Amino acid sequence: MALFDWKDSRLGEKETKILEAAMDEFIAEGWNGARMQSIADRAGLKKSLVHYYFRSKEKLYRETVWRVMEYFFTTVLGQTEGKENFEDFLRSFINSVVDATGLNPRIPLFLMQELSRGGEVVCSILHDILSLQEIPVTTVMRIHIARAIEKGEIRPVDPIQFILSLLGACLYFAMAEPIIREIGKREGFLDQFDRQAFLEQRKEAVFNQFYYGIGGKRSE
Amino acid sequence: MALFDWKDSRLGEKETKILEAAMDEFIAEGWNGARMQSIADRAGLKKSLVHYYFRSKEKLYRETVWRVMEYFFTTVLGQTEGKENFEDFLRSFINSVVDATGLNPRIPLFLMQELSRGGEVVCSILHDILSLQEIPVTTVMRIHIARAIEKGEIRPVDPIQFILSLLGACLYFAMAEPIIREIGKREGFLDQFDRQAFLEQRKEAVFNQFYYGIGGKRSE
DNA sequence: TTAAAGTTTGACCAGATGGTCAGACTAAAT
DNA sequence: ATTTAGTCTGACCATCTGGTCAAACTTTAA
Repeated sequence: MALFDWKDSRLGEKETKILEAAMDEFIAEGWNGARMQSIADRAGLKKSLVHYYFRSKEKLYRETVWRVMEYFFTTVLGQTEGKENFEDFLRSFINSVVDATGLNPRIPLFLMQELSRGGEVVCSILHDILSLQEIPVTTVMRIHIARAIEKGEIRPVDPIQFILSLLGACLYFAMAEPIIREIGKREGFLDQFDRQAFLEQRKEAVFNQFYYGIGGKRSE
Repeated sequence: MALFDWKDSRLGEKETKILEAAMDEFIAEGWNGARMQSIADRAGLKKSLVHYYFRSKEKLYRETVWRVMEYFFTTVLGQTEGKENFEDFLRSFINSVVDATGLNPRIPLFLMQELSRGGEVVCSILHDILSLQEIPVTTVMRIHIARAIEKGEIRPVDPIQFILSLLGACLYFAMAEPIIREIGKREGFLDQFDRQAFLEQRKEAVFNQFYYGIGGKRSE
């Protein structure tokens, strides 16, 4: 039932059930839409018990955000080790992000609704997560890119700008899918839409776009 | 005070004030976070009056979503007329989207929270908007791209995939800015962050990324 | 056996929240 | 002057919501 794999051997059976229910509820409804009663129902327990194990809604929410972010920053973005050349690295990164978010669009949307609330929770948790990692994921990626530039494998680009563009391109479809489908229905593309095939095309298209560009010849 | 320019000469003074307040409230708080009392306060009117002019919260919400989407689809995405070559078209599109969302990140985030609720409202409104336009914006863009491909200006790409990547790359920073700043603070890039300058770099970087790619030579 | 600690329950609460309504007030039409 | 239609207000309401609490029940420790 859980949207992705987390697990905490330190937690008892009831706590696990509650947290699982809370994650489902928060990810589906967001902070403002989530209801403690609904979390209790999902867990098959009384509401008072939810309060007994986790003092407040806020605490459950933080636990949820923590796990979601940890999943995203390690499982999704962290699949970049061991790739020798930049092409492989890029392909593997795109596959990982498109697959994860295509499989579960609610997760990036959940993070967005949190950002829409100001993102204080997400930032404070991010702070903690980054503190825990010896070498943060983003640094790993930046080094990857810097090395490829040195080796002349790719042209010199600002790693941050590159990552921002890439991540946006990978995430956007999953988040905006309802809109895109509506337009597609209306304007005739996307007839007989095969989602899985589309995601495969998407990976290929993003790779080609970012690796080869659309047509300009480099000026140097 | 209004986040962007809309206006409806058919609406009276009070109605305009209420709708303005409602848009501010909904865009800041989302559907679940918005409060009718808060809308009334923003407008400087009694809550009963808000209900008098607009029957329900739902109706005000739909009016808000309608205007936000119309703004986004015409003002932001529609600035593509009169560009002769693809390079100009691409630059102008990127500038328009990065500027609009950089100036007001809440708007794309608002649409995302709506999508997070399932996007039924956004889709039904999108349906109406598309019905009203003689030639929908996306079609205009698709034709633009198709023509550039014919002329050999750019290599053949799937227009939909291209637009998705581009839009994602343009929107992502504005939406995820809090996260990016947190990481930047932590990992040492983005010291003494000058937002406006960064947005300018962003436009340039996105254009170069999409036009020139990152380094691969095209296989044909 | 008994005390202490941990668990579970249902009743309860204070404060929101969207929405209604009778009636007062006001301006235009007759 | 009187009717009529539109505008405005404050009181009110049913429902929901996160959270509390005393008391009952269960497990563990002494």
